[in-house]
Amino acid sequence: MAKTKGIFIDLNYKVQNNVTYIELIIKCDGIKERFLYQFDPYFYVECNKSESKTLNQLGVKSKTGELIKPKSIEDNIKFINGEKKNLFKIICYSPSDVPLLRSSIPFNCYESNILFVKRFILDLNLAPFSEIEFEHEGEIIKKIISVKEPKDLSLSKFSFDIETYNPLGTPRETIDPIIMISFCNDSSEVLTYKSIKSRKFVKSFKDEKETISAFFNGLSKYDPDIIYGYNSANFDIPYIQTRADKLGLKVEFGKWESNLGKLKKGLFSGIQLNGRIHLDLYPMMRFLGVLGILKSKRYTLEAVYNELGSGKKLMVERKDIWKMWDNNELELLADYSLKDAETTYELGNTVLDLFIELSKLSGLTLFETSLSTSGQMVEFLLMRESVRKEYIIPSKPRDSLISERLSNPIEGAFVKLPSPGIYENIAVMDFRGLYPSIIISYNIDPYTLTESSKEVHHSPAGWKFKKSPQGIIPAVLKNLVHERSKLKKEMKSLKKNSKEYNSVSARSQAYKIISNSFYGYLGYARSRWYNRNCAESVTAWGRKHIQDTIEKAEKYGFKVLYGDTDSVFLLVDKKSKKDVLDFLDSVNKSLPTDMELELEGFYPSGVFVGKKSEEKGAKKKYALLAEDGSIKIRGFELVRRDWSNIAKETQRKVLEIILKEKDKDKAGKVVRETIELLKSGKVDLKELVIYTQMTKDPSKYDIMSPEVSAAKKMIKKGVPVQKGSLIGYVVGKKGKSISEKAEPFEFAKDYDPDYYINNQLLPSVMKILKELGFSEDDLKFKGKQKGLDSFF
DNA sequence: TAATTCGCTAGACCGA
DNA sequence: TCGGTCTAGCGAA
Repeated sequence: MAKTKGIFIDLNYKVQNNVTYIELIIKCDGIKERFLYQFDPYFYVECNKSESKTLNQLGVKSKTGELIKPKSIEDNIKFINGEKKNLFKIICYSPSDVPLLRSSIPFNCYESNILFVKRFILDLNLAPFSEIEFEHEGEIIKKIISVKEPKDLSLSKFSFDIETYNPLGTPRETIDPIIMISFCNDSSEVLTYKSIKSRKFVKSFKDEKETISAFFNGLSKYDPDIIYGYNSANFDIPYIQTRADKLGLKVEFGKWESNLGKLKKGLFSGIQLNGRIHLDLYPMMRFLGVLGILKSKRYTLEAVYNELGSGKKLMVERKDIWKMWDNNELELLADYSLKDAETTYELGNTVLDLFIELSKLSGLTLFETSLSTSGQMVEFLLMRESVRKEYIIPSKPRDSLISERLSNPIEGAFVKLPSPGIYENIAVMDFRGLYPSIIISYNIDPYTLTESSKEVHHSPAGWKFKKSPQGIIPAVLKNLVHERSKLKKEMKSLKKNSKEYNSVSARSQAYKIISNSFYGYLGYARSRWYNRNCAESVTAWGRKHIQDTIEKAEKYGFKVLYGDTDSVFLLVDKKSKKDVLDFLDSVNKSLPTDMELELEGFYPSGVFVGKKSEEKGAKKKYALLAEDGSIKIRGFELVRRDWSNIAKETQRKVLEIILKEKDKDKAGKVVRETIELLKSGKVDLKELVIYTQMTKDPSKYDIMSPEVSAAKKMIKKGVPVQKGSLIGYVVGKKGKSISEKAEPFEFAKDYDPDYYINNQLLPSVMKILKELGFSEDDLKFKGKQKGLDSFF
């Protein structure tokens, strides 16, 4: 028997002769190898001894008529809701037997809907990138001797991209050929079947078939661990597959097996390869966007690269690619194709560390992680902790329970109403990780909820939580928070942007992402760990702490300008910075040890505006001038993608003038000039595009809003629009209502100056100008068509 | 069909 | 032509 050590990087399962194996992909001394580990699927049944006799007669006919019986049945002791229970473990031959057998059992069943490979990872307490040592005979693992903490590992990477012939705009995979395939690892190449002598990186082949074949050869020659693509799961890979099938070529994306594993997860689908980790960067970027790590409002490769990458990406008009091909304008096309692969490669490397850390931390494979949400990562972490503690993993809720939860939302955070105005000398402070710190401090967990009043925390929502023992959620969370603070200390000792620094920083970010998702998961209707009492206690404590802090600040003599969820804005006024720090200290002395109010910063000036409809101040909308001259802007139109650039840019200028110069005339001048420019009709249409996402299928809208109208016009012209598409439109001159005037950006020929002046520019700057001292009378034209001329 | 609620604003729609 | 109500999207935290 041989003994081998290696890093576990991926897994699958397969059933051979009615025996189920986990197929582990392990990197041993830098070489990927496959091993098989025999592992049986199972689930638990709760019933008494006499009832259990019926389990011995268990048998179900499968679709093929085969009789499915359990492989064996064992007694097991587990905890359900903290209570010790005797359960029966039904061990099956194959993962597909689990749902069949479960459905024939009249008793409570548990853990029957856990994906088999996940079951394996949980039971062996593995995590991707762990080092494992094992005994094996050939490819069959007999015994795993040890599992060590995940470690850093160098992985070989490869990116690719295809260009297709597209006379109709969108290529048709059965008709339109692939014309170029580019890829990038340490060097990059473009494969095609026309000759481009002036480009050394181009390799030319006889036809499409040979080109695709050369691509597969390149792939197997470089044998990468990771393959990056951009939207490759939905476009490039299926396209190559269709073309290859048509041309009679074997598809060879995987290292060992050519068939592609398809995985559908929510909005995204993934393609799993055997022996290589396929990372489609598109869903990964969406993930970062949801968390606010990526600010880009659009998720095209170009938009994302412009934010995260090192330069601007070379662009050609997508719709002209077929013309360039026909007209032999091949140099530019080849450059573009090359750049696509290189951009994808660089982008992948920028985010890979973070996703690897998320994978190591959550225990989900890197492939799974790339398609997961933070909620799934939290869930898997809690499942792992449950297995460790021998708790039964809570089941997913039934649909009826989900709708009940959805119809009964949990009261959220407190937001203080600001008074509109321009202020000088502001201090901002916030609670570090408010919700996680509340969960830890008050031991909030479904298992610690209690009726008793001894040694408990009373939540403002009326529920009580035992002070000990520590609940599973606080335990996991405390560990995460603790580890993260160690990482942050470590970062201070490392050189910024060094390899070590970036790796520790990615780990710290992974810990933060997951810690911050626990509360959301607790209140998420489909959560296994949903608990209304817990979730509403978290927010109730949050509201209490912020309100107490505001009250305390006022007693201290500060005017409190604003506060939202976990932050307070104080007017320092005649007090000193030291007074602010003293106040901070006194608050912190009264907080539980795991909570902390931090100074976020001092701001020389800031502005809060009124609401459009009423006199009151607007929440979630303010701008602060920082000491270094930068401006922090929240909520204004200018941070929203569904406003035109021209309105946003003007608003930004006005805000800057207000905060830095406080010059009424100058601000007015800027607005007036922009109005004139709009009237002249000379504004570039690009500055006027309004972007809105279709959250439903275009046919499913009740209202014909401008974006829906624009989308319908696009469909009419043959441009595909679906759920999730981002519609860019310009309001033109033709038509009555705004919807009728809305033209898709690519077809827009003119614009309606009145619309852009009255509905875009003025609304975005008026509220701010008001704070510059324009009186109510000055603004009385509000809502009228012209008015503005008389104003300036 | 995979984290939450709070809040602002627009434009359509509808009835007077 | 108005004002109220509703649908929808996006951002803050």
